[in-house]
Amino acid sequence: MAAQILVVEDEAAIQELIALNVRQAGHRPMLAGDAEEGLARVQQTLPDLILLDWMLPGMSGIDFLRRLRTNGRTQGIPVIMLTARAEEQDKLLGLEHGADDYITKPFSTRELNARIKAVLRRRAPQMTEDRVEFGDLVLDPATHRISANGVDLQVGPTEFKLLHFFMTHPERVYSRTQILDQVWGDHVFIEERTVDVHIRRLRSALHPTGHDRLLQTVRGSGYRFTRVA
Amino acid sequence: MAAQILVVEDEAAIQELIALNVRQAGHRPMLAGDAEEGLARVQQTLPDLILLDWMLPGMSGIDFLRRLRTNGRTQGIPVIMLTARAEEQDKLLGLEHGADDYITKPFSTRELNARIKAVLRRRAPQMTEDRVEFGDLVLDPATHRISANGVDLQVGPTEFKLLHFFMTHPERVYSRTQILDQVWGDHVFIEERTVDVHIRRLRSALHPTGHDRLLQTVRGSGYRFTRVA
DNA sequence: CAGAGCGGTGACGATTTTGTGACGCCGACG
DNA sequence: CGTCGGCGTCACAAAATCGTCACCGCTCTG
Repeated sequence: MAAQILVVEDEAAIQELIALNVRQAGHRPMLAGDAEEGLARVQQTLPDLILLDWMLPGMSGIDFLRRLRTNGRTQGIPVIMLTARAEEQDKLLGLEHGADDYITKPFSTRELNARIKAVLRRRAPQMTEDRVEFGDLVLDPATHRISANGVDLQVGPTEFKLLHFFMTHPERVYSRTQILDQVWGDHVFIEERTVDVHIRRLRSALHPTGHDRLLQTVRGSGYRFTRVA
Repeated sequence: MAAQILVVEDEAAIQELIALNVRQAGHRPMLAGDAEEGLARVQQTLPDLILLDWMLPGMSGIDFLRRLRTNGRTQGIPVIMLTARAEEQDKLLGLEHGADDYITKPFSTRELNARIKAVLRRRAPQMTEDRVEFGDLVLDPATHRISANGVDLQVGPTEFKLLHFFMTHPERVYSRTQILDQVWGDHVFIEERTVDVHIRRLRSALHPTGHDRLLQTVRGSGYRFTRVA
């Protein structure tokens, strides 16, 4: 996992509490005391997830969310909002404005971690440490290993990330550009055709066990990972 | 593609360079030497994208951006800012103020084009990815698959688009010209009879499962996709 | 029944897209 | 300081797809 998580929360005590939890769950927290600072930090380091307190001094949570969704680079970042129990209708408002989930304060450590994990799993599965497995092809991010039919496969770091992405996003076509954004990162500048080359390297690694069939070319569109044959 | 792009840049040499590149990438550049002129042109023709130099004589890039975001008509226009490598914190400032991306000078032709493409793509309305389904004929744009009776069909990109069009516009006759406009795109210059050929290719792909019956010829008018037999 | 008009069909060359092997660069490591 | 593995690019090969055409058969008309 090791997701970068931005915490936008004005109460120092809660901020610390959350940061501690996040860190213990293996993520990297980043703190902001208000919405403005939050937006600044978002631009600075494009976090993988944002924990957003709904009641903030100055710019409110909803305004924060609006601004976040407006900007092209940040519009896809998942957000979990933190609300007080009394703010029931705000909850709805938040979800309508593109929040991914919410937690009502006070919340337990366990609940927080569960939500984080759930949202990451849904929105950015390749960020999680979950084992992915299709038939006898198994990829384990924790140990950074791939095995097919019980045999370990040898692939480079890039091919690993590529396969991880595809296995967590099966049955869907991705263009070379999308793949570059997702696997290589946002602001990198690389030839599109480089994707082809890595696809090929990955295929040849998968070939001995026949799993290269799962990585299909969709002419004119991109590539697709399929679970069947 | 073919976007109207406003270039706000005071150095004539760079301005020309950018304009040239933009034009070669198939867009229409529009030039402004300073922020004031830029704002005027923005109001004049509402460009699809703005390339904004950060260091400008007179009104600065940030003021330009602020004014741009204030006006309702212009606040949605994506902006890519051009900064010198030394102006790291300006980069952040710009992003906070609603710039969509940045490029540090000096930049390569290819990088410029890549950034432009990326930003435009993010703003562009996504083609609907909803599954279309008639009985046991299913077309899924996300997967880029067509299946009939559960069996995958193999068709080329054009046939795919053609079928997608017909399935989303059933029970209606379209002339060859209309089909060309809708499926191939506006203003392409292609023989009308070419449509026939693709219809035929699509039919023969659909034939094994009998779904070719759904694609009917309307003599003297064009073609129609019908949901019944 | 002949002719005209229209759509179906198979073939073909051109073009576009993808696969592939090789190369040079660079940072990690010894 | 040299080696090595991995990465990004390129140029070329292979493959798939595209747009056109010529020809055919059918249908409608008069």
